[in-house]
Amino acid sequence: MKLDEAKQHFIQSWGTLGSNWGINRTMAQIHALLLVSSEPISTEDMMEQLQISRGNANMNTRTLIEWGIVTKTHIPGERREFFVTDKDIWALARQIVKQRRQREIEPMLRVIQEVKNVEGNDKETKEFKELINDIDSFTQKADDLMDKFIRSDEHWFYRQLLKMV
Amino acid sequence: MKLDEAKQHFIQSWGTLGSNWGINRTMAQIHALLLVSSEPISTEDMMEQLQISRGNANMNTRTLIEWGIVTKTHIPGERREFFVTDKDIWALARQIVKQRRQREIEPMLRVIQEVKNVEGNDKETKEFKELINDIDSFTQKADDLMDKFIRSDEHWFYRQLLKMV
DNA sequence: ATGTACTTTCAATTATTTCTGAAAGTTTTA
DNA sequence: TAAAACTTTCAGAAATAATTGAAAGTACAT
Repeated sequence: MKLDEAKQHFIQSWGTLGSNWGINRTMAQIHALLLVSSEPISTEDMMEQLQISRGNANMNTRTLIEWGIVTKTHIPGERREFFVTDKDIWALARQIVKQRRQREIEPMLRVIQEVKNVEGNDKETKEFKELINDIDSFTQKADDLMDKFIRSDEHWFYRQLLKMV
Repeated sequence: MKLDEAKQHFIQSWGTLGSNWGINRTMAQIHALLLVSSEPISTEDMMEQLQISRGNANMNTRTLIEWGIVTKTHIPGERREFFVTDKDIWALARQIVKQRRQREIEPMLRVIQEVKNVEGNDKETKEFKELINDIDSFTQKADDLMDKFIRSDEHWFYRQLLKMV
């Protein structure tokens, strides 16, 4: 397999993987393109290599920047902007976990708090409260794990895995 | 807050949470409805409570069954089918992790294997190979963690969390 | 100040996903 | 065996999400 072929294949797969996780395909593809590129990439490059429009490239790149996994950079003598991503997969994973934690765990905990205030003492209400408490406890533990992961490094994670039986 | 109100609110939020994770809203809502119901639920019940069509209810329930998180049940004297879900949140989490592992980790590892066979010895190829190796190593560790989680119980998970600093 | 090179925005279009509902299929009952 | 009770299927409709492209915006250079 030739390098370009391999890169292309990787970009496509990364796109599919992303869309399975509620991340739009183009956004994941732009990220993959940055991952496999040895040089910073311009909007033009993205448009050409991924066959997408300027608007699409611009919007999705912006979202990647907001997520903190892509950064703008400048090349001396060049006027336009270039983009790069951190090639450290662990840093990437941490950043993504951080985002999802903020965007999903927090709203979930808020909903849990809200529905905890349900009135009544009958069997059905008690069952409901028990369910909500279980979800609360689970969510808090997931939150705790994510928090530890975000603050960790690769070796920490590896050591934790080894400690588990 | 009244019980019905709380249930309704929970069902909506569960739907939103699901759709953030690439699970369709109705499917997540059906699951939530089953979670908060003290009795088994029929297709008719779903249609009425979630205001959805028969086909929609049927298809999404089937998918939940395929995922192993909902099961058919029968009520003595009733001809039609009823559905229930396990109220154990940990069992649910394990089942979901199991599904996603199978549906996403395995294809990812296959792609990684494919692009590993890239030809060439130049700097760019080496960089690409290094990236792929990092992703491979990360994916394998994620796979390992998921595997341990799937085989675990709540207490195991809790103990692991405590062991982590 | 004007032109040039580039970036951003967003209304309109296109693609994708989800949902409906009626018809076909299946199982039970009489 | 036939009708009734229920479930499944799937083509088309509707809803939602993603994308385009041209116009507006910005910043730099002369």
